[in-house]
Amino acid sequence: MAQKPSIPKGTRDFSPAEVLKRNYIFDLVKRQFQTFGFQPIETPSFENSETLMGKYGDEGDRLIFKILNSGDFISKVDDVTYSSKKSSSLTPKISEKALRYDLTVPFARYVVMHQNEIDFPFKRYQIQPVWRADRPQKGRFREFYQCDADVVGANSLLQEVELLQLYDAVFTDLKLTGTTIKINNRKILAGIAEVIGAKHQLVDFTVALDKLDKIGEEGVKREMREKGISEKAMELAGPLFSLSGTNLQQLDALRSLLSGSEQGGKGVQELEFIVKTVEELGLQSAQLTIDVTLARGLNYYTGAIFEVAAPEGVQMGSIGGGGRYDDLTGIFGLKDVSGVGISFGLDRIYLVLEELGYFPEALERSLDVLCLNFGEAEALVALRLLGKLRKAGLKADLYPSKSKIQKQLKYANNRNVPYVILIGEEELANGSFVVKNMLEGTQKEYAMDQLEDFIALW
RNA sequence: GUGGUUGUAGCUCAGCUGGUUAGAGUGCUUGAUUGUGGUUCAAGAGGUCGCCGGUUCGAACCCGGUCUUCCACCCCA
Repeated sequence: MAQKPSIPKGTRDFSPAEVLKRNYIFDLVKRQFQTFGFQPIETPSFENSETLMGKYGDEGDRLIFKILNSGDFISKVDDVTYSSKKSSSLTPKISEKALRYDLTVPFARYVVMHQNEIDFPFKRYQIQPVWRADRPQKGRFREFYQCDADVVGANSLLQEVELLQLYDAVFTDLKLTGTTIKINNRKILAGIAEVIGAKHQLVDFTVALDKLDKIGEEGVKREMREKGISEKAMELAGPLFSLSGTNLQQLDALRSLLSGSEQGGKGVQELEFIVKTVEELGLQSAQLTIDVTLARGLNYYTGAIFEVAAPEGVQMGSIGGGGRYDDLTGIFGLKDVSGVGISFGLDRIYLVLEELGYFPEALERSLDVLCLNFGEAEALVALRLLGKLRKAGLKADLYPSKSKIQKQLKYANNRNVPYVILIGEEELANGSFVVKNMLEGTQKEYAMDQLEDFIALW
């Protein structure tokens, strides 16, 4: 079976039906992005390695797909490096390019390179595939689409509010009700670390805390202990584990917990503004919930942190995430440009919609009308008819060869065509055509000059 | 990257402690039905049992490797 072709691990082919469903999501998302005033950009599939390396942590570097140099690249490596057999020192010499790992870092690079052409605040959206050398699982692929909307050059918290409304608008359009948008603030996490005396262990503390809903309080404490966080700190952090109630109640609890931290207090203030403003404006289908354990992407988020959970009952990781990063372009030499953005996990949203059966049925229909083929003279008349149907905006086609009627009808059936048009010898003589409704099994004969009556059915 | 799991017809899956020509359902082709599909009936085609190697008189089944699938870590959309 060595002859059988295959595709690489974690990649997928998309059938016509799948592409139509994916485009349905893409189109709705794009429309809302544009409605909210975002502009599209695109960046290359691969970047210079130094643009990507070191931006996602050690773990991230490992997951970046590297592209080998062209030509006889091994001969250019010096003997010492070559014989050391260390990937970390050899890789930079034989690979200078790497596949895009996410859309945020290339966007930061874009902003820096085009800073003199861009009118700030700059609202951009970007829908492109990214690649990760990860081990695939359900909803985790090595090639998948990201779909980001970011605002750079605007410090106002109103941007956060608008992005939350954008999330809500998209999920409403997709008829995906019951999503939960979890929100937190990096400053609150930093403040907590400060008041419990674990300031220098912020990352270990939050990474462990992030797992609360997965491994429970005991699991989190065990992990914190392993990371060397003191018992006293954990005790001080105790209220976090039992934080509950409405958003406002949680805000009150956080305020008192963080009274000793200036940064923490600022985080609570920001969170309060965002939550209150969103509640004032109202959301259509999503639920906004404060979740202090949320700590994703700590690498560059500095303010708000978002994550979207699928409706309850659907087994799926987060279907979106985002937050504010005050100094993303700093790594490329442009200081003091604030950014805030959100991302949609399109591949996962697809799986969720599929599981819930939320795709519109009309998507399955790739053809509205099929003309059966009864021979050359009949086909010619049918083609003339098709031209008019297509002009009217219908998806119409002629069966390409004169085959058995059974076979042609079966084809129409398999393709979910709702109407079949028959123009045979009789109809040719009468100057008419017969329309068969494939769902009801009924037939109706029209004169050629009554075509408008048929088109009017749409 | 660590540990485990999966692979048999286009698809979904049976296949006993290793033993002759590897099965079912569905789909496909043909016919009943040469101008009528989705129902029914009949016949037919389709598999070097993921791939490579080993053990054995004999391997879909046991062993090793490899690829793939899914799962738990890691991390993340």
